[in-house]
Amino acid sequence: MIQAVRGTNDILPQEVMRWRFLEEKARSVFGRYGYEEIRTPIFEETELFIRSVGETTDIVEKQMYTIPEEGGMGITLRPEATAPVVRSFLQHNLAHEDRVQKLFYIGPMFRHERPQKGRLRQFHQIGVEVLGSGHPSLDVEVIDLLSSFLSEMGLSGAHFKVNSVGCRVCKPKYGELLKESLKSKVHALCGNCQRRFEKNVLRVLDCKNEICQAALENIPLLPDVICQDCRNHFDQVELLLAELGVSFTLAPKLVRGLDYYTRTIFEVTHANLGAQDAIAAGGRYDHLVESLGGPSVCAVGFGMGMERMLLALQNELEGKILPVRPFLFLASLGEQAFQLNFLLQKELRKLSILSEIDYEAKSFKSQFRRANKLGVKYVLIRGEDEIARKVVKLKNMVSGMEEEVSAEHVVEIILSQIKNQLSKTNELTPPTPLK
RNA sequence: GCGGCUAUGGUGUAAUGGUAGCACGAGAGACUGUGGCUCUCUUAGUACGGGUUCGAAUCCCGUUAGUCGCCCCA
Repeated sequence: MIQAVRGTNDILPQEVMRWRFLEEKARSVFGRYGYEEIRTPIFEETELFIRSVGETTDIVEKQMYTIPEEGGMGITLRPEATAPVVRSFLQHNLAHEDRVQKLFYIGPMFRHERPQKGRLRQFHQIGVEVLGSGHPSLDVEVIDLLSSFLSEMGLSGAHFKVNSVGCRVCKPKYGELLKESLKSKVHALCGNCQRRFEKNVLRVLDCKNEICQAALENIPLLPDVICQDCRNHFDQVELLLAELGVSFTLAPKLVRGLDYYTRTIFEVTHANLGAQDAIAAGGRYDHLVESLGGPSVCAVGFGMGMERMLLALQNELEGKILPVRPFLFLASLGEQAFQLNFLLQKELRKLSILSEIDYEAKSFKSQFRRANKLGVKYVLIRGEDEIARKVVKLKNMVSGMEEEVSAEHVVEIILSQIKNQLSKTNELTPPTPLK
C-alpha cells in the first residue's frame, strides 16, 4: 500500500480542528498587534537560500529539497520563510513605503532530515517579520507578541531565553576571542566541538556535553564583550521586556544556527517536547536585506513550529474546540420518505441548519442509534404513515417526547425551536448522547 | 546522515518455536416504526520481502515506518 512519504503527515479532520484553532488565534493576536499576512510561494530560486541562510549551514549543505532547472542552481522547496519574505519585500519595493512593514506568514516548510517527534520533513511554521527599523523596541514587541500568543493559546510552561550575538563587527571578533580562549583546551572538547571549533566556533557554547561546558568556564560571554552600540541595544531590550512583564532568562550561551542573525536572538522551549524542545525561535537580522541586494534595512522576526506548538499544548485545547454537531437527524423509512427528507435537508441548509440523514435505507433502530451518537437535539421521523397524513414527527432526544407537526410547516417549526433554544441558553448547545 | 529500540484487527493489548486470544470500537439483531444499559451474532490482524525449522507473531537477514539519542533545528 502506498503511504505518505517519510516525514510527512496527514492531518485528519479531528486534528484539523486543532490546527484551525491555532491559525485563527494567530491571525487574531497578530492582527491586534498590527501585523499583516503575507503569502509567498513554497519554492524559490535555490540561490536565495544559499545567500541568506548561509552556505555552510546544515540546511543548505544537506537538507534542501532542490529541483534542478536548466541554467542556474534550480529551485528549492523553502526550508524557512524569512528569506522568501525578504525577497518579496524587495521585489515589490516595500522598502520605499514610508513605514515599518509588519508581516506574518503561515505555511509549510521543507527540510530533508531524519524524522523524529517534533521534526518532520514537511512541517509548518507561523512566523513574523518586521522590516524597516533597528529599534530595540521592535525586538521587544516581537517577543511580547509571541509571549501573548502563547498565553492566549493557553500554553503554560513555555520558557523564553534571550541573548545578543552582537553585530557584524563584534560578532566575528567574539568568535576570534572564543577561539583564542579555547585554543589550549581543544583536545579536551568532544569530537563534535573539535569540528565546531574549526567550522563555527560559536556553536561550542551550547554543546550539551559536560566536558565542553566545563571547558567553557571562565570564558568571556557574549553580552559582556559585544560592542557599546550592541550593548546599549541589548540593555534597552532587557529593560523593555521587564517593563512589559515578559518573563525571560538571559542565556549568554544561546546561539543560533542561521548565519544572518545579529544582536538580539531568542528561543522558546517547552518541556513536553524532548530533544527537539524549541517551539519558536528568532532574532534580529540587520544585514540580510542588504546582502540580498536591497537597501540597508534592519529587521527582526521569529518562526514558530506549529507541530511543536500542538505537541506542547497536548490536551490543553480540550474544551476550547467545540465539535460541530448537527441540530437534527432526518430519519426516514422508505424511498419516498427519504426523498422528501433529502429535499428538506436542502431547505435546512439554506437556513444554515445542520442536519444529518441516512443514505443507506437502514432500520429506524439503526438511524436512531446514529442520531444518538451524533448528539442531535431532534430527530425528524418520516415513514409511509406520516406521508399519507402529510405530517412528520419531531422527537426531542433529551426529553424523549414526540410530537406530530404539519409536513408543510416543518421548517418554520424547526426554526422556532432553534430560536427558542437560543433565547433560553444563549447558545446552541447540543445534548450529550445518552450512555 | 550516524547509533539504539520497536512494529499483532480501526484502537489498546495477550500468546516457552506448536490452535493468533481479549477489551474497546464498528455493524446486525433480541415481540418486524424508535436511542441508553444488558445479551447474542458478525466484522477485522502478526508492516513488507527473504531465510532457518517438521513447524515462526516468536529466531536470523534485508526493506519500510515509527520512536529515542547524536547532528541540526521549528
